[in-house]
Amino acid sequence: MAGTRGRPTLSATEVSEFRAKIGAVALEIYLREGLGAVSLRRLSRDADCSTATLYAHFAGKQDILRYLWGHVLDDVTGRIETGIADLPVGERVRAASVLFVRYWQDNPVRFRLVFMAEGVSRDDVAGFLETSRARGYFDLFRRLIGEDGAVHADGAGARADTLIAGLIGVSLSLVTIADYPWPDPGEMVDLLLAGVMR
Amino acid sequence: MAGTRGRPTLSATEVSEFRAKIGAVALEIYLREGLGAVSLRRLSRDADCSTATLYAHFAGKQDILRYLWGHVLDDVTGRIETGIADLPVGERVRAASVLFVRYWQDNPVRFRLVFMAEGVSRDDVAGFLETSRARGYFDLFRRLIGEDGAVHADGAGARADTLIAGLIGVSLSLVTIADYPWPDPGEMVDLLLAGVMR
DNA sequence: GGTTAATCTGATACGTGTTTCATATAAACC
DNA sequence: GGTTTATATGAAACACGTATCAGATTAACC
Repeated sequence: MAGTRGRPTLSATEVSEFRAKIGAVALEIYLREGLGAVSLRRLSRDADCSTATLYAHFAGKQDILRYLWGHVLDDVTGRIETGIADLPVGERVRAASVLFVRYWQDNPVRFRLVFMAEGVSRDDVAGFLETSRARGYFDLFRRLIGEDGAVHADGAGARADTLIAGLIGVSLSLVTIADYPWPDPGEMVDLLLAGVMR
Repeated sequence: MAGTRGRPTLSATEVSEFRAKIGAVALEIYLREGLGAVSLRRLSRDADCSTATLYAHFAGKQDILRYLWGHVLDDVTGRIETGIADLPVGERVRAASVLFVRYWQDNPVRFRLVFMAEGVSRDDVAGFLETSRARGYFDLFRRLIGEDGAVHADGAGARADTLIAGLIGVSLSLVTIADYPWPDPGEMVDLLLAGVMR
């Protein structure tokens, strides 16, 4: 190696540790005071660093909010896993779907955080999807559909993806157009499942 | 009536005319320079009024952006109507669904404007749904499903609502998670329709 | 300690949505 | 004209996301 004079570049782990620390602070503020309280100035205050430093380590606010996504996705995936654990195989897909919709219906702020974040670019989400967490519920539904005898396992991928997209749409509709006389969520889930499960 | 001294209150039509004028200005800026250019200060400049006046007539920015929603919803509904006009009845629902998804896929900024606006409260949308425009595509899909012989007309409402919610979900997924290897949009539409059309 | 290079900092700046308020303007009446 | 009342205005303030940048700090080497 050539001369290594001067302060060394931050190691990959140092960088990711800083990012994780900021993410943890953001999560704490978010859980305690809501999304509106999470600002870069507040973050830099609570984390004892300057906003300029935040911009040195993150592309922007959205880049920080991804840590909140991870927490929420872990939460919803965990609740679904727990909720269907004791059910017979044949009832799991429907139960998981209902739990999914209900979770967002009960936590509209989280739905907006994950699915309606404004500044989220395609690259943001692309990088985020690398995370195992983010793929969690994709895999969950794919596995559930695959193990359900009523459907040929080959098409489980496309069916799971379509089901998830449909469930997101139902959730979005219930959350954002809350005063429209939507059918019962269970009925909508059944209509989606009727198509996805052959 | 008691004495009517002093400047009279603005009539309902005067109020709605002012709101419509502001909405038109917002639409012009939006179409010409994009959503990012629509700010209240800019709006007040172009419309020759103060921002304080804007706040006297609108609850906030979102209240103004509803005029943009109207334009976009008119546009997508019109394109669908045109696109399916010459098709046999039996093919209309699928064609309309595909056109719906493709419209948002081709106009992601508009999708975000209509479905992912952040500050939209329940009351905002409630008031907006009174507009005939907003109900346009709800009615459109309900009519299409109703006239499709394959389905009993009684359940057309719930089926149309579920189809719309599902299509919104598919569109949102394609728009926001653009790098995920989603199935072909047509395939997802078919899976949704398989359930909704019995 | 001195040198060197990466990092962090504090300050400053711009435009934004939102709110407030004293003041000006406008439109009716007498 | 004068009076009265609703509306409009301009300015200021606040916190926000974002950006820039000269200077301070830090951590390695010699």
